[in-house]
Amino acid sequence: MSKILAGLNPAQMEAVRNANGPTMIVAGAGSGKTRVLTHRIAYLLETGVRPWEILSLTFTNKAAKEMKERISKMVDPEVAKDLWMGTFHSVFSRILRRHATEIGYTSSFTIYDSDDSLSAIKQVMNALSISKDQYNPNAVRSRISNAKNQLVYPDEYAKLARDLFSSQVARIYPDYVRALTMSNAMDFDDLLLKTIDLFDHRSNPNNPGPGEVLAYYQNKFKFILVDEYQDTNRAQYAIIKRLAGKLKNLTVVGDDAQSIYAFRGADIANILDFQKDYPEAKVFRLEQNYRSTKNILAVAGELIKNNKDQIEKNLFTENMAGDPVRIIECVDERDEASAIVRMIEDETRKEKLDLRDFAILYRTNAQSRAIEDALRRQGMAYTIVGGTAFYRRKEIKDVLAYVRLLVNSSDTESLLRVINYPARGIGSTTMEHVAAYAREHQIGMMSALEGIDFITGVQARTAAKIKEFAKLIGKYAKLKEMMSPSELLRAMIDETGILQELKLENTMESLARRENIQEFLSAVTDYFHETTDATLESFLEEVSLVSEVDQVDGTKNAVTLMTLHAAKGLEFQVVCIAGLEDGLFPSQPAGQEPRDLEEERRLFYVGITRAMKKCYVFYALQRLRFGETVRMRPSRFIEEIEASGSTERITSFGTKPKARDPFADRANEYSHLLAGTPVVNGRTFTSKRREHAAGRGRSIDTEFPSSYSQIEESEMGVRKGMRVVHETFGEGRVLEVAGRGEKAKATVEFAKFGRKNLMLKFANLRAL
DNA sequence: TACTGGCCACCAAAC
DNA sequence: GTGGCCAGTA
Repeated sequence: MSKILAGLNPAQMEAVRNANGPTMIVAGAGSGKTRVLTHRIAYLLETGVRPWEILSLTFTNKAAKEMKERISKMVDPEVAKDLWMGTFHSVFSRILRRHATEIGYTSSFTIYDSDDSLSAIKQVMNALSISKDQYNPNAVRSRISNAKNQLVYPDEYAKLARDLFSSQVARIYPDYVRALTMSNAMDFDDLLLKTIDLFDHRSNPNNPGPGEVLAYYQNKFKFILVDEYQDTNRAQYAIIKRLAGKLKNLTVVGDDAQSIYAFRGADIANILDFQKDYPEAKVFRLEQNYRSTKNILAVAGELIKNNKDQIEKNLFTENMAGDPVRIIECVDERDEASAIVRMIEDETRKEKLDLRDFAILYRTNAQSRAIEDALRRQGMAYTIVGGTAFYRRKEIKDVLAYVRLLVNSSDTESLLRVINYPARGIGSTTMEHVAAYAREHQIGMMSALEGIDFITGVQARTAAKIKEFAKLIGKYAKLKEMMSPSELLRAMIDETGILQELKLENTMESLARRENIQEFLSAVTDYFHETTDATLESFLEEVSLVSEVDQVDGTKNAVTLMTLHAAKGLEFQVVCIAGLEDGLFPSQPAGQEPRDLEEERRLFYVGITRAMKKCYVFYALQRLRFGETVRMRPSRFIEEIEASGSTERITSFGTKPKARDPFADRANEYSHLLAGTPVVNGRTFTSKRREHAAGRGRSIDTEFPSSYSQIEESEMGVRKGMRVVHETFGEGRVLEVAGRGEKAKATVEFAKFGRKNLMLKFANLRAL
């Protein structure tokens, strides 16, 4: 026990020992809140509470894993294993699977991600003849998602609908719900909403009896701890309220100043009103910051002062003063990017820091591009959180769709995704007929396929193809019981011919996809080796619920790039925050409502307080947005932090504009190619655009040139009629040259590969 | 049915 | 500058 309490400051120790009954721990940034949580749980275990009686909800799975590890060091690791610890979504999907039949599902329900939801919504809109041009499907999706997070069910939504858009959503919402039920699928919001349905025995045909399930979990979970409570939404709040309703051993930990998810329904009132909900609640405050320097904290504090809605607290630190927070003015986003890179170089040299000690944070994912370019140019290793996460890549989603179909044959989204991939001659017209038939008979798509012979408008030849497909899925669904999961997947992927097809396509693009699928298959193998009681179902579940931050690999020595949102809960020696410009940060739509502006400010606050030793803030005077150069004004937040007196402004840090020598410019742009390829997580050097194009078989290009001199030669040297050689396509003759500079293209007739349209920038042609 | 070029909207953050 | 959708064509 002494081991558990040792090293805690008085406030922390208080909280660890006395958090019985409803308790709120107001924990400022860097005040050791994870420490309190882990020690609290260890303390409970040590006093005889059984691990499965403790439910601890975290914001990411990674946080849960790290907490478990820390607890394992204080108590018997075998005991720590049995703790219920994870995100709301993962914990409650686990519970929902146990009780699936009680709410009209089977335990192997699929979890739809937002792409799946969107596509389901589009189909519903199609069926209802609601125009996608008039009503943006994405907006519809987010309306429905918000409704679910607010516990507004379709009937109620319809009553509340006033304007035209809402009334259309009111038509779509119930059908969308039905479509998901029919597919034995839940979206992210359902994982919370259906939990409430389960507890409230709402619309559940097989309910064992009112309140039974809830009572079971109320008694089971003797202690409930919720981290990042400021970012819980109404649905999460409702779940907690029910679960803790009986024993009231509820500890919530949070910092209102770090609430940054209002846009997805998080309700800051949950933390502000905690004492109203539980008048007997104890409140502990953790106000000593152990992470940052005095200057960093002063800047953050000065900033957050501008927000009105706050729980009063006084964050302080005994750390040294450190450097001022440096504010750097740049010419444009490229200048900003190179200023960041130069700073990192400088700091690594001066302070003997590793690349992993640096984070670059930005408001929007789109900003990463220019920064990535600069990092690559410099040959500086980086990892990027988010962007195109591995499991959201097209080829991976394709393979996953097959797996999902094996587990849940009702899964319509997966069915539609793969029924004609690889191409089997089952086109959209056919599937329209099938969908209509399914709607008419109130059955799922897969069941409709079984009756394919009865569906009018489908040709016999197509029907045969469909039967073949159904047979394939049926075969592996049966084999599922007999083979090891990874063997099964390999065999199935093999039989579909996806890999062969990608091999035959033989572009950089298709080969990269092929490699990704191979990588996926080894990930599957690893998973089944490492995980006890692993099933395909559990694998899919894990894959569906990984968050982007979960995928950060801390062992790699590389600069981390991510959005400010993703940075929550992390810390770095040096933090750079880019793009502090009006309209970008705070972002444009936020400018209007004061409430939104306050959330933007909290987001900046979160960013600054990630920094341990140094914090740099960047803004550019102009920036490329929507493909257009726009003048930008420094963010109002710049002035706000300058009022702290703990900042330092540096102008003209970067190079001066722009009497551009196009040649020098180009040299700069490609110089990274001389330096070899750095470690890049997630993204290879293929841009999304090219992926898109190549995915549709449009493009063409394959290789980046391997040195600048070759660029020069190919761009300046290629003429009509010339004989050239290409690394992949071999020898050919130039038929046409069009465009200039960056955009120059050539049509080349290759002896072995026929006519190709090549971007000279990438094609790396050599004259013969 | 598959593929392509062109047009248009878009870009705020994510489980 | 990117990604999605659609209509025209092979």
